[in-house]
Amino acid sequence: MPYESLRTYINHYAGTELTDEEFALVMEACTPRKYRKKQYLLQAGEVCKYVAFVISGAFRMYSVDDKGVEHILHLGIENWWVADRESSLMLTPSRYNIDAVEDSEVLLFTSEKMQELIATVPAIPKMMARLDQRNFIASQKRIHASISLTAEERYLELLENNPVFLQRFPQNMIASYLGITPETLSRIRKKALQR
Amino acid sequence: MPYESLRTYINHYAGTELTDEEFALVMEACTPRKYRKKQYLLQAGEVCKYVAFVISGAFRMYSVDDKGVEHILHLGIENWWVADRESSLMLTPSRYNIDAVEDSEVLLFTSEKMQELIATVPAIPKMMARLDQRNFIASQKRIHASISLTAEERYLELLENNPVFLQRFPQNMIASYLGITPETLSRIRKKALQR
DNA sequence: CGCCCGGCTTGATTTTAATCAACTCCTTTT
DNA sequence: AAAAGGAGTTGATTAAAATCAAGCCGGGCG
Repeated sequence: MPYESLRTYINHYAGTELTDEEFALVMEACTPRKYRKKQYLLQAGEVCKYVAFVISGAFRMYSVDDKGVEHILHLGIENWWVADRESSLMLTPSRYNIDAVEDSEVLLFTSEKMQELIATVPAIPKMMARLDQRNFIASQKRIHASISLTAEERYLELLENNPVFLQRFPQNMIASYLGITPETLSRIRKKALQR
Repeated sequence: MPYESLRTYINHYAGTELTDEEFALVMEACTPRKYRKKQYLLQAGEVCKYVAFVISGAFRMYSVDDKGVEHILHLGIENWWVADRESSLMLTPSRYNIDAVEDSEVLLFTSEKMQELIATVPAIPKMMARLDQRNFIASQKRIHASISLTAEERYLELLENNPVFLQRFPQNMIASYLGITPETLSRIRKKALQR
């Protein structure tokens, strides 16, 4: 039952219970889809048309610089939302790619359907406000880390706050997410183990 | 008329016009206050009780590491909101200080009064949702810069996106905001001028 | 089954930015 | 008016992380 995890998720973040009628509206608003490993959900240059709720699997969102190096901005697994919100809000071409890191299942919402839900199902804006708060806090932490901590300290903070990521994503992606090279991360981990 | 700029601000971000009755509710909910240069609005260790709307002046929010070095997380001037949202949401002691960089005037809202306004004045949650979106985008840009750009590129991006800050805040604070030392910023600017 | 590729490690070297230190202007204080 | 402190610059040195390069698995594919 792929939709059940979304229902639980909404109830949790809205702090209320969806009625069956409301939940029916939510189900109608989205379409399930599968992504194979390495398949793109969004490619740089496109406008981001969907918000994806991850049922199973894992995604990353990243930019590619002029040297061809990838920089991972976000990672997402089950029960995460994945999208380039800037692009979908502003209707501008995205600078980012989003692709599946594992074979995955998602529920896709177009921006229009999402707007409809916000207007018709009270739990949805409640959930959104809650998610925005969480996101604000998480972003603030990440910015704080990036301006005040060393590479090693940032790794240890990730180990502390998001150990799941370390299990789910290969090390070179973790390095990219932390803003360091794979070599540096490898050395940091070696050092950390020696204690 | 200090309150007028807030009214304009709310109308702008909510995309609607406050009635005089609604605006009266907003005015009742806050108290005006002045801060002298260097005066604290929040000190690390306290729970953040107020959200401040800046009428005039400038503020910074920063942490101090174990070596005594300050790291500036946010800068704010007229028509910016200033607070440690993490602390005020979670009711946890803040890790940050907020102080006035210039003599300033603000309107202070307690979290409770703000909650009341959200419930009673429809424009307020609209404004908040809009601000959260903008904030999301701004945070994403800053994180992107911090993991994929060099110190010089980050400076140039700030020059591009927030030239106001460069005029309003001393160079050492700009450096701290960018996550570099004042010496490095000085050298970057010298290099940039030579073209 | 063997081959090949991608992910990880390790070492040597270079680059970037931090650190330490001295000096110059200003502005503020007394 | 003199003194003191703060902000910015510049130079020399050190430290951190990137880059370049080589080699080592281990899993997937032909």
